[in-house]
Amino acid sequence: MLDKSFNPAGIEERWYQRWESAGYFQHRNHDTPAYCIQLPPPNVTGTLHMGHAFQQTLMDALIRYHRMRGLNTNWVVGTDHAGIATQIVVERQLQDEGKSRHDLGREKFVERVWEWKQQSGSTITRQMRRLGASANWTYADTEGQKAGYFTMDAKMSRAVVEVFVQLFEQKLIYRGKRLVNWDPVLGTAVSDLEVDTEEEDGRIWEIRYPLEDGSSSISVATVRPETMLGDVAVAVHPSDSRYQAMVGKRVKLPLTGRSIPVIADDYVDPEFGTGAVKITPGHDFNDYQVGRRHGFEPISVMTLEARINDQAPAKYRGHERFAARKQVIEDLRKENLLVSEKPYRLRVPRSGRTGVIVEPMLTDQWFVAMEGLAAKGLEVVAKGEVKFFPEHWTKTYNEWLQNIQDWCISRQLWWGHQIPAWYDEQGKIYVGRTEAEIKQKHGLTGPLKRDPDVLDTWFSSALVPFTSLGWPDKTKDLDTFLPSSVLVTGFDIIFFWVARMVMMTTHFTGKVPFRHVYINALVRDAEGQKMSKSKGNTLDPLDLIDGIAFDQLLKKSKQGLLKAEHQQKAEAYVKSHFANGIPAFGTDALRFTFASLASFARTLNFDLGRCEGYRNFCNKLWNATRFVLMNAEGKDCGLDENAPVELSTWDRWIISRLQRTEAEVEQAFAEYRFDNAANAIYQFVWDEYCDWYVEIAKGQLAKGSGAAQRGTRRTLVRVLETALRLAHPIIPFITEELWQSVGPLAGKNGDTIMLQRYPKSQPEKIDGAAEAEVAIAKEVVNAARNLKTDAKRVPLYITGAPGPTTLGALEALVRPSAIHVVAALPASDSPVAVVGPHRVMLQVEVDPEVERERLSKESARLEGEIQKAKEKLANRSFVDKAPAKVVDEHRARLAAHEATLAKLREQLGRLSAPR
RNA sequence: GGGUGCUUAGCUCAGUGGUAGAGCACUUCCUUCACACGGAAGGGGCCACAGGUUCGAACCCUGUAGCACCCACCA
Repeated sequence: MLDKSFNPAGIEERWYQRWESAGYFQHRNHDTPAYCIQLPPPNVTGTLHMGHAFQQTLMDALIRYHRMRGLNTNWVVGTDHAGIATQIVVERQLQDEGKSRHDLGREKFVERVWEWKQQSGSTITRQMRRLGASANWTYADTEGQKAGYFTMDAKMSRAVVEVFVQLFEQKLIYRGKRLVNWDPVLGTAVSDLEVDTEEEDGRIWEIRYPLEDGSSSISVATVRPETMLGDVAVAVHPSDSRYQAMVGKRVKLPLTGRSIPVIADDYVDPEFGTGAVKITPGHDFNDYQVGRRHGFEPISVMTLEARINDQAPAKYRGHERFAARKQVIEDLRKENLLVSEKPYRLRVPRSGRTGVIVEPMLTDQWFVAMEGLAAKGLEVVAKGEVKFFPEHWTKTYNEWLQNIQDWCISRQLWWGHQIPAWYDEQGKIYVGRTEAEIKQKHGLTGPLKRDPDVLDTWFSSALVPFTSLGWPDKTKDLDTFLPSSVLVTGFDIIFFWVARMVMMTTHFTGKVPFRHVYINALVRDAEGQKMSKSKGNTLDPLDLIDGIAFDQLLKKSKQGLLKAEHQQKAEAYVKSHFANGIPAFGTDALRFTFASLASFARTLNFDLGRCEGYRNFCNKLWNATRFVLMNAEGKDCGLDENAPVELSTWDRWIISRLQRTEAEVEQAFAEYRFDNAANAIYQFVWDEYCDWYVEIAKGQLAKGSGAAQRGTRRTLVRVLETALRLAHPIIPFITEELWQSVGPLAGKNGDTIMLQRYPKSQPEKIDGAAEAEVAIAKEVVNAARNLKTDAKRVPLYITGAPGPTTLGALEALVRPSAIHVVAALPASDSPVAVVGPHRVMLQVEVDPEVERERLSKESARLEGEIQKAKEKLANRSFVDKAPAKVVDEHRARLAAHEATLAKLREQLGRLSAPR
């Protein structure tokens, strides 16, 4: 006997362990058609957030669905070494110990990061297991931690080196001195994508540069006055009449005394500011281009820590850039060269990781030449070899690739794949798989020095679709699982990851990495705000599963928040939304919620109310099963095909509805409309199976013949068993638990529901006649219920010779004290409803005036409908141009309404005369 | 500056040409032997706005407004 209500905790733990230890998550032979998903590898040191939980729910639903459909499923998982993020975490730890990474030295530091990874790296994979993820944990599991691959494990690292070397040999990787985005806190270059430009309030200054000949001066506008120390020119627009005479002359650069020319360049917008721009190629991307056009050597005036360097006058050296700014402004003012200082809204580029303002810095870096790769990336999408869902993301993808810049892949960090490049004593570069290989190939004997830089984390991520399958070896897995079936990921990494995977995979394997890309919605809080720590509106998926008390939740949300204002915000949020904490909804309810919210919308506002609703759904399913078991266990459920079985119209109806639901779910999965799949299942189980069929079945079990009872039990059990399989991909735990009891009653024996065949709609079981009959029965029941004013049991009269389908339903669902099938209703003031050929009367005491009003109101409504239909049918263009089917529908509707209206009027006339 | 998405019931969202939907919330009634995490009945919407196409528009087209996000070199 099942518990009275569904308690998820124990069930979840028990089943996950059994599934995993039984090896159900692993892929099978290489002959079965494959279905493969690559997990976006989470940061190894990270923890599971709502976005993960959402996308992993969808991935797992897809994997379970296709596994049950008989495909050779392989959910390839792994974790990412997340260079910068991880290095920061460990550096903070060191900081707490009063040390820096430099105190340890590179080797010891990297060791330390590995230690941290071994110890905390399993957190997120443990959390994934709580979600029920049926991932192939032991696949590509080089480290033996049942967590799939690690982007820095031996196998993956070998592939990274191989890719680098090949790209270098193909001249697609090059090294050069370029202006790059520099994070002065981390001391590393970052890629364009890792820079977030935000509008902020700042200032703009106008500075006067005197002409060398003393004739006059030219004023420039700038938001970064300190960079003037590195100016090489002043530029004006070639056709700007104001400055024409000055072009070619020289100005004396204030504070430095250097002499720089006035040049003309189209880049300058004469409308903006003074129409004259200072050109600082060493610290500005635009100026760098201008400088190149005019043949100026960039002057870098800052050190890598963003302090003024020796290129600047002694006075400013060693000043941090913002201190230098103050000093420069002060000095300019003293020299009467500062024309103005105004508040200004400017765009500030900040490093995505540290939030520090990025400094364009001239440094030696490694780049990937993107043009050719991007063309290929565009081509495979244009040809439809890779398809986006929803489709509009294609445009975002295309636009980025069409305007792509070379990718700066070197990072001046310690944690990551060290670049396989070595230098001899003359500084000549050699790239190869190992130092030994290089020495042999080039006949070198002298010492070589390895390039200290590591690769951008996304470099190795971009290779995952093929390196996880064994590349560069020619493996069977590469043949079988590449391309993978679908990539499920967020739009925020279309550029970082999706596009780069497409380019790298097609380049190295000639195959696309995946056929479909499903871009999932961004999970936001109930108010539609982005979830962020500082707002305190993040939700921990595990708290939704296990529940959490208010006090703990409050403590948790304020944890790690330093600013008082953030603490207050967080507290306010928790108080207003989770005054009673969060109840334990269980994994299945959370998963069902995610599925039901996964439409093609761009954002998903997570609503606790819906989660609760789906928890209730789980309980409903649980209790429906409880009912079925109580009535079927130990009884004849019609398994013996020789025993007579009789199916009622209601039995055939629910079977018919089941077929339709199965078809809807199949369609929904094919379109990645998880919301439709979830809703179809919800509606079938609750609105049809529980609300109607189970209630009818009670009557059939109580009063039916032996064959009818057998038929009812068989239907109850089989339909439920099928529904459990149907729902399993979305709510795996509860369905497994229930299936263990229900399966055998339906003649299904197996160790797990996971490996049962997924239900397939059988169109021959769709029974139009039964559906039509039940539709009328439901209408009659609804009408009768509508007449009921309280729970009292009263006699019911019905005309129109209803069949057993309707009578059975009335008995079970209206529960009258008696049913009288009559040719004409007895004279009475009791309320009457008209449904098709039937008139239904409940014998209750009603004030005739009240009844008269009710009937009049209903008549009036019908008159309105009739009027509308008549007008439409009187319209020649409608009758001529609309499809015949639509016109017929209107005619039928009109006729039905008119018939009903006539009966209502007659009934009105039969009411006692008004007093 | 360019681009994308959104605007439907109090809230969260479905609905892409043919009589406006779901869940939650709300009102009333009901502890009847699967379930009060329940059952029954109900209230609630000029589908952002303005034009256009069409016999017919929440849906297609154009424009406007608001919100959100992405990209971009105006100092």
